[in-house]
Amino acid sequence: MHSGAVASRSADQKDSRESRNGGTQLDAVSLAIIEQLQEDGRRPYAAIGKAVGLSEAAVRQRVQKLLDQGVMQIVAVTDPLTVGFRRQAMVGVHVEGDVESVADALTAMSECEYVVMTAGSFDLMVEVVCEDDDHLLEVINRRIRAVPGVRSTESFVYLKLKKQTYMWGTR
Amino acid sequence: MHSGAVASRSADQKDSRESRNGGTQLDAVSLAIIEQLQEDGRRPYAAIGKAVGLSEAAVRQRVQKLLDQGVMQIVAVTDPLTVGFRRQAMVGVHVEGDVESVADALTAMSECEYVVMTAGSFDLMVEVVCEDDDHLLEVINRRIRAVPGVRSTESFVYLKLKKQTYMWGTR
DNA sequence: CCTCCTGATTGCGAAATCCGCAGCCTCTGG
DNA sequence: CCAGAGGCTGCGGATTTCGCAATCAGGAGG
Repeated sequence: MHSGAVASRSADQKDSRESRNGGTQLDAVSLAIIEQLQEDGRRPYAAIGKAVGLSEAAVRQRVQKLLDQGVMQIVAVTDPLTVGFRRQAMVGVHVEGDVESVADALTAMSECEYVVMTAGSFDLMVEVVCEDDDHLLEVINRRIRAVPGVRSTESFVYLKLKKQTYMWGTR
Repeated sequence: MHSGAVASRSADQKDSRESRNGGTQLDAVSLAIIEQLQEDGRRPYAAIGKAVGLSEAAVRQRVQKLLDQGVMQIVAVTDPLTVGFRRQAMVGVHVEGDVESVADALTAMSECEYVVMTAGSFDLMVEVVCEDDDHLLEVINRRIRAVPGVRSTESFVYLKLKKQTYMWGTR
């Protein structure tokens, strides 16, 4: 995951803007700009402009708008394992009642980095990042299962991260 | 997902560097720098330096090293849904035989954005991003299940992305 | 205790980039 | 035909990035 929507801040997918379809339709140029930034988030506007055929100022304005609209975000991404978080897991959640309210509750937990509503045997899939086994246990058994509406959960502890990209555009 | 390891490029988690523990130990200053860049990947080095108590040049060198080492990457992250990819899904995979080789095969597919080996009822969890239902069906039924060693799969189609952050450090 | 090395940090100018703004153009709607 | 809005371009001035040489700190040896 994690290539998913842009969390406006530390919070949730604020409005439900365009989770529906694609909301603001992006033209080919904006797509090209995004591709450039997917390769290098710090690439200078002038270089991007040259690549997509636009002036430096125009690129700057477009990027700012994409950022403001929440269509994209430029951030540093790391491997939690190299930064002190020893345990990560994907947790499948079975919900009874309103799924969205449960999702909101999980979204509020800082340990949950990724929350998505799904179709299938799980109603929600959540990625949690913890410092150690105790922490992971605490989050799953005490916090997540304590949320009203959570019927049961199933965990998949990460053994090894094999791939993580943000370059869909380039294919 | 997706806050996971840093794909060196378009490829996979190259070496298995430190999937083990945390490899190169990061000191508090580097952590602080990463936190700054998790908030804004384009923040100027001088501003970061002021925040972490280091000169502009020192920050620049540290960032460059973190990038070179593959500890972090600075990129644009979007919500695939707003960029034309209509279908996303998490796929749980049951493997017989060598899990790693299957993981490598999946990693090679451009539609698989995220591949992780897990403990639990699934041996692998894969996030796939497709343009439409046909494409998704093709990827899951023809491509993934065709990989030698894949015994069976279970899909969880994304209905709505609720949260996605990269700010674990700030808590 | 002194010296040699290595690695990280700092302090600069010079070059490149970012930023705000005014002017243009195009498209839409009175 | 005339606003008005939106998007682009050009252009200085302020900032930031870059490359480098000098400085510092921390061992390893002698």
